Amino acid sequence: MSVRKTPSSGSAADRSAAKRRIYEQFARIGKALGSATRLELLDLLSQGERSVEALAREASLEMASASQHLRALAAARLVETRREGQRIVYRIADPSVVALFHAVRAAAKAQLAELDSVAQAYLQREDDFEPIDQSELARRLRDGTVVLIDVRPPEEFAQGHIRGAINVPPGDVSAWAAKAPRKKEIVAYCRGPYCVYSMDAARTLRAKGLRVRALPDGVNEWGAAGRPVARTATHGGRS
Amino acid sequence: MSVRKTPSSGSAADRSAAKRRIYEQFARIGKALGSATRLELLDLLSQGERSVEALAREASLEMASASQHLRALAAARLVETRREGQRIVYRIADPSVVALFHAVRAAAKAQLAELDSVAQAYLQREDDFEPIDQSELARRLRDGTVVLIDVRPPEEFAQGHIRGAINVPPGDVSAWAAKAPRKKEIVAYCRGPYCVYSMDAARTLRAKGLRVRALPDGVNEWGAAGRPVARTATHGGRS
DNA sequence: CTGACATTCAATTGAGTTATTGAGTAATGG
DNA sequence: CCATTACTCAATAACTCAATTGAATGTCAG
Repeated sequence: MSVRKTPSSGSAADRSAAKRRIYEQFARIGKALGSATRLELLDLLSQGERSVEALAREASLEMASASQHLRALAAARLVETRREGQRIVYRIADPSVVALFHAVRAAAKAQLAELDSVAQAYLQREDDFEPIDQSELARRLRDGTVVLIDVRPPEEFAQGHIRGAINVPPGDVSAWAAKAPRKKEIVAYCRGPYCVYSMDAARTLRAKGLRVRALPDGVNEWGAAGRPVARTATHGGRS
Repeated sequence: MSVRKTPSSGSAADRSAAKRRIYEQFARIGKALGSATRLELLDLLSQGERSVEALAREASLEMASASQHLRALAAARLVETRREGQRIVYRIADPSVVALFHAVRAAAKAQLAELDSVAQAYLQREDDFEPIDQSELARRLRDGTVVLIDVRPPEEFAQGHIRGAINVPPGDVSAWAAKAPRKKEIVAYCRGPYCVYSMDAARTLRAKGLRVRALPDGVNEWGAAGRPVARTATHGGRS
C-alpha cells in the first residue's frame, strides 16, 4: 500500500472513497425522487408551501404516510419545515429543487408519449384547445387583448402567479363564466403541463360559448423564463 | 359514484389513476438515479459513449454488476445501446439526461458542503488554484494568452472537447510539462466540477514551475452555456 | 463448426423500502 | 391541568432492490 504523504493529495484509496461518498450524496437525492408519492408532494410544494394535513388531503394520503414521505424529502434536503402554531409547514428548500423536478419531468416526457397511452389520453390538451405559448401570451397581456385566469386554489395563487392573472379557483369556473368578458379571448393556466385544472376550466367555458385557450405552463415555468411573477402579501395561514 | 359520460373528460377515478401513472413514470427516472453506482455510470457516459467492459473497469465494477445497472438505466430510457462487433456501446439517450444529472448535482451541492467534510477535502480546488471562469477563459482563448489542456483519456477528448484545447491525458502530464510553453499561463480542465484530473495535473505542473489555473467545468457545462465544442471524427471503436 | 470473448439472464441471498397501525409529543384552548 | 389537534415515531409484514454466482446468448476469428 503506497501511501503518499503529500498533504494536498490523499492516497488512491482515500480518493476512491471520497468519490464514492460524493456519488452517494447524489444518490440520496435520487432516492428521494424515486417514489411517485414523493414526487407528487414535491409537485404540490412547488406551487407553494403547505401544512402536512393539506398535503395529505391533496395527495389523498394518510397523515402518517404523508409525514413519512415528507421526512424523507427533508432528509434529502429537498424541503424544509417551519412550525406555525400547531401545524408544520413544509416548503421547497431551494429553487434548484424546482429545477430538478422540471429536469425529471423533461427526461420523462418522451417516454410518457411512447409508453403510457392512458396518461397521454388524460393530458390531451392540444386536441381540444390550441395552446398558447409564453411569448405570445406575454405580448397579448401587454396589448390587453386577453384575460388571463389562474385556475388554482386561492392559497396557491397568493403564493405566486403570473402578473396580470386573475384567480378563478377550480370550483368557481362555472359561476365566473357569467361575468366573463365575451369580447376578449380567455387564457387559462394552472400548475403546469401535467395539471388539468386549466383544461377543465377551458372545457367548461367553451361549453358556455366563450373563446378560450390554455397555457401549458405554470407559474414556475413562467418565472424560470424570467417573466414577471406577482405574489399577494400573505397574512400567515389563518392567524 | 357519478360517472361522467363526456368522452373528453373521464371519471374522477380515471383521473387520479392517470395522475398516479404520470408520477410513476417520473418515479422510474428517480429510481434509476437512486444509486451511487448508476450515477457514476451516468457521469462517465456524459463524457462519451463506452462499452460495458470500459464502464465496468472505470467504475471498478464486476462486469455482471455493471451490465445490470446499465440495463436499469436503459429501462428508464436514460441511456441507449448500440452493438459494435462483440461489444455493446452505451450512450446517454438524450441531452435532457445530462441536464438532469447536472440538476441532481446542483441540488446536492449545498449538502455536500454542509455534511461531508471528507468529500469537501477531496475537492478543495479553490485552496490550491485560483479557478478561472468560463467567460474569462473564453476571452483569453480568443486573445491567445492561455494554453488550454484537456486532462482526460483520448477517447473522451475525441468525443467532445472545448474548442482550442489540446489533449494531455492524465498519465502524460509529467512528460508534457517538459514541452509546455513557459511564457503563457496554462489552464487545465477535465470532466467537470467533481473530477480531480485537472487538479492533479495542475499540482504536477506547478511543481515544475509552470503557471497553472483550473477551470471547474467540463465540456458539458461549457457546451450547455452555448460555447463552442469540437469533436474529432471517430473511426468507430476499432473497426 | 469450434473456441474465445463480451454481454446478458436467472437464481439466490441479504439489505433496504413501503404502507399500516398504534403509541408518543408539541402547541393550543378551555 | 385536560382534551384536542397536528404531527412524528416505532414496529411490523409485504415487497423491492443489490451483489454474486454460474449458465446462456450473440458475434467474431479461424
